[in-house]
This record gives sequence, C-alpha cells and structure tokens, in this order.
Amino acid sequence: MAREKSGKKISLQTVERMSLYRKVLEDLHRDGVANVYSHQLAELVRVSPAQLRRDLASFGSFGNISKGYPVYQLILTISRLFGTDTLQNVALIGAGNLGRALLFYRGFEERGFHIAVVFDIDAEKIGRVFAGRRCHHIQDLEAVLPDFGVAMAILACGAQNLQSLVDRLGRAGIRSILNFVPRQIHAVAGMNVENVDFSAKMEKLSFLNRYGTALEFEI
Amino acid sequence: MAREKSGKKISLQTVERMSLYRKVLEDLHRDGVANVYSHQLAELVRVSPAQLRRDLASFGSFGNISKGYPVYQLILTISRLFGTDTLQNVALIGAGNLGRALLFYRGFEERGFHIAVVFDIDAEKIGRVFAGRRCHHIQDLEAVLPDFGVAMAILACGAQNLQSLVDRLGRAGIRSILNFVPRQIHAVAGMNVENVDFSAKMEKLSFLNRYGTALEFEI
DNA sequence: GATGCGCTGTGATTATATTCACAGTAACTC
DNA sequence: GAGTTACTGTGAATATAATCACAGCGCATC
Ligand SMILES: NC(=O)c1ccc[n+]([C@@H]2O[C@H](COP(=O)([O-])OP(=O)(O)OC[C@H]3O[C@@H](n4cnc5c(N)ncnc54)[C@H](O)[C@@H]3O)[C@@H](O)[C@H]2O)c1
Ligand SMILES: NC(=O)c1ccc[n+]([C@@H]2O[C@H](COP(=O)([O-])OP(=O)(O)OC[C@H]3O[C@@H](n4cnc5c(N)ncnc54)[C@H](O)[C@@H]3O)[C@@H](O)[C@H]2O)c1
Repeated sequence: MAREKSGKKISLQTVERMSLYRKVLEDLHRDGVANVYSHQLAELVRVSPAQLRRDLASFGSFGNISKGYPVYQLILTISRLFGTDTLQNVALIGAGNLGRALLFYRGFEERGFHIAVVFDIDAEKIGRVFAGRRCHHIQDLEAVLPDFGVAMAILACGAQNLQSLVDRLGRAGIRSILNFVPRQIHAVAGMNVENVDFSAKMEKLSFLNRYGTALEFEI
Repeated sequence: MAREKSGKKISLQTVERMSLYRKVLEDLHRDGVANVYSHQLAELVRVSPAQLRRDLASFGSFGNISKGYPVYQLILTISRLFGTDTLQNVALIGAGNLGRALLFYRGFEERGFHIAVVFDIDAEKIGRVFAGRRCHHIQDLEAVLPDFGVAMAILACGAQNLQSLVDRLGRAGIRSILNFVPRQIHAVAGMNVENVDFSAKMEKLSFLNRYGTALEFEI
C-alpha cells in the first residue's frame, strides 16, 4: 500500500502487527528493558522472528546488530508512523451503553486518541456531561464539529439511516470511521472505515471450536 | 485449515468473510429477497464476485446456476458452519463498564450467543443482577461454570494476573476466549484466543489518514 | 427442440505474504 | 588484532490468497 521514500511498500497487515509490537514494547519499557532481540519480541507477540524483522525493516532499519532493537526508540517510531505521537481528537456518535463505556475508557488516551465531542439524538441525553464531555444534538453536527478539529469518528449509535449519517460525516470533514454498528456501511471517496464486530469474532471462535485449528471438516 | 470431506480447505480469512456474507444475507432476507447472484452479494460486501464464489464453494456447492444463491438456505448453512444454528452459552468475566454494555447488548443473541454467567472480583458487584443474570464471585468459577455448559468466555476484566486467569479458564473447560483486555495473553494447548483492540483499529485508521490507501510514504 | 444468454464452479494464473538461509558485522574474548 | 559468536537485513524460495477466464449448464424464448 504505502511506500517509503526508498520505494519499499508497507502492507496493512504489517501495520496491524505494528500495533501488537508497540503494545508489548510498552510492557517491556515499563519493565525497564532497553533493548530487545527480534526472537524475544517475536516470541512475545507469537510471530516468527523473520516476519518481525521484515515488518520493522519495512519502514526503515532500526536494529542494532548486536544489541537488538532499542525499545523506547521503537515505540516512538511506531507512534510517529501511526501519527499518535501527539494526541488527536475524535468524535463519538451515540452515548448509549457502549458509547458511555468508551467515554469512561482510559485506554484510548494512552494510545493517542481523545474523544473530544459526543453526539446523540435522544433529547434526554443532550446537554448531559459524560466523563467530562457534554453531549450535543446530532443535528448540530456541522455547527459543533469544526470547534474540535476532528478527523475521525466512532459510530456507536442506532442503525437507522446509518449510511446517510456516514455521508454527512464525510461532508463535515471526517476522514475515518470506526464503526460498531453491525450494518455494512459504504465509505465515500477518500474515507476509511473499520468495522468492529464482536459477534463475528465469536463466530470465528465457534468455528475453531468445532473444526479445530486442526483439520478434517465435514458439512 | 479445516478440510471438507471432499478434501477442500477452508481458510480463516474465508471464515471471517463468511460473517460478513451472513450479515448482509440477513438484511436481504428481511427485505424478502429469495435469491441473489454472486455479483450482487459481492457488491454489497465489497468483495470480488470471484472471491465470493470461491468462498462459498469452499464448503460445498450451493448456487443455482441461473437463480443465483438461495438467501435463506445460505444463512442456515453458514450458521451451521459456525455452530450458531442453536444458541450457545458463554461466560463473561468482568461486569464493569464494558461488561455491562455487553450484557445489555441484544446483538449477541441474534447471532447465536447467550451470555449465561457473569463473574467479577468486586464484592460490591457479587450477587447483583445485570440484565437478568446474577453476578458470581470469580473464586467460584470452577463451582459455577459446569452448571452452564459453556465453552467460550469473554474477558472484560482488569489486567492483573490475566494469564493465570486464562490458564484457570482453560482448566475449567473453556476452549475459546474473546479478549477485550489490552494485554497479550497466551492460549494453553487447544485453546483459541481472539483479541479485540479498538485502539489498534484506530491506529490503522490514523495511519491510513496520513499515508492514504494511496501511496508515497515518508518517514 | 434448437439457440442464446448469463450464471456458477473451478483450473490456471497472477499477486501477495511468509519463511528460509546466509552475507555482513558489531561486540566480546584472549 | 585474530578468532568467535550471535545478531540484523534481505535476496531467494516457498506458501498462501486473489483474480482471471472459461467450460458447462439451466432456463427463457421462439
Ligand atoms: N452494547 C454493546 O455491547 C454493543 C456491542 C457491539 C455493537 N454494538 C452496537 O453499537 C451501537 C450502540 O449500542 P448501545 O448498546 O450503546 O445501544 P444503545 O441503544 O444503548 O445506545 C444507542 C445510542 O445511540 C443514540 N442514537 C441513535 N441514533 C442516533 C443518531 N442517528 N445519531 C446520534 N445518536 C443516535 C441513541 O439515542 C442511544 O443513546 C448499536 O448499533 C449496537 O448494535 C453495541
Ligand atoms: N470500557 C471500554 O470501552 C473498553 C474498551 C476496550 C477495552 N477495555 C478493556 O476491558 C476491560 C474492562 O473495561 P471496563 O471499562 O469495563 O473496566 P472497569 O474497571 O469498568 O471494569 C472491570 C471489571 O472487572 C472486574 N475485575 C477485575 N479483575 C477481575 C478478575 N480477576 N476477575 C473478575 N473480575 C475482575 C472489576 O471488578 C470490574 O468490575 C479492561 O481491561 C479494559 O482495558 C474496555
């Protein structure tokens, strides 16, 4: 997908694994580890050493040939790759059970994302404050959004008219959407969408329970 | 991974897409559509028609050559593949903000999963009832679990001693874990783990915002 | 019942991802 | 300062996934 100046490509699968690497690197850093070898890090994230080296090499060369990789340095580099070395504001649509759990979740901030504005459609919720953030009416979207400079939105609302909400978000300058609503939505040009579907993960697990990582599969 | 009697393999990526297919098939079914062509379904899930046909063919042949695929039939077949044609009980560990959102979420039941038991460690929560389910103390895990015949657990608890909790779940007969805790856990032999990490999805989106589905990428 | 159309299922092909395996080298030893 | 060790980065090889492209068929039409 993306390309480094030197011409190397970086695949989305690599980017996904990068999140894992960073997560365990944070743990190592907390434990005071300064350097780590590819085989150690690979072991921790359950990936082959060769793959880890290739992933890291795909955006430049960082390993010291006999000390391994510098933990803190690598954390910073990956954060820059993600653009999360500085906190960025995101919008939340829907302050229901899930939306409020997200508002009280501190894990986002730790990873560089700050839910800065909240919107809902339920009159009962407008004006209320959740974890320090006031809930606005969805009809004020265009009026309120520019105050916060957000490029990403999290959808945790109802399923009705979802696509038109997405289109509207696109027109209002949102470039990426994290979608928790179990409906297929279509990105407008230049917009990125990631769906989160717990049930799908459960289905995968259930499939694995039946047919195993191991083999023979009968209908 | 898995193999059909005829010897065909079915890959995990196919299984993941199968969840998508089923989701839009449900929509079609609700709208009264009886049959659908591969190119229509493919368009709805944003996948190539050839891939869709191959995915479906990978667990047997189901398309009528001139009517396309029978919508309802296909829903049933995919459900059987997942083992979600009958409701299965799952356990929830942790009745915090996220855990309670999951308890009140009806989407699981619609997809064949029923959160049947809840465990927490916080004395204040033990004995309380959330969405009809009583919360048990985690120390009673081994005593209570067998009553419910669960093979899958959802982790929405704190991060302390997580791995030993996982090991304990394994010994208590849990075969699959859906893990919301942002720590790397290691499956015991024969156990399957799926991690849900919202922040990782946000990181991916943020990366895409910076470097685009389009190309040139500079450090 | 012959003709044409447009579908599915799949062999063949191409593209992508992963692993192998090793050249090159920093650090450490004596 | 020569020898040894164990690492990284990466071409080459392999494995896996996606796409192409078409044979073969059911159905509609005449
Ligand atoms: N609760 C969960 O654990 C969970 C899990 C997975 C997916 N989801 C999905 O996430 C979404 C939210 O789930 P929930 O449990 O919080 O539901 P909820 O009913 O508790 O909350 C939905 C909130 O969205 C608001 N809303 C509805 N339409 C809106 C709109 N057009 N604009 C702005 N706000 C709007 C509602 O007023 C409500 O406050 C649902 O689509 C659900 O399917 C929830
Ligand atoms: N809230 C979110 O939106 C969100 C999002 C992503 C991930 N997570 C993760 O999910 C987990 C739960 O999040 P939360 O917001 O519900 O936190 P929370 O603090 O509200 O709830 C955690 C609950 O787990 C219980 N608990 C802790 N240790 C336990 C143990 N060993 N056994 C049983 N119960 C135990 C606590 O008593 C508490 O009730 C956390 O690890 C969090 O990082 C949460």
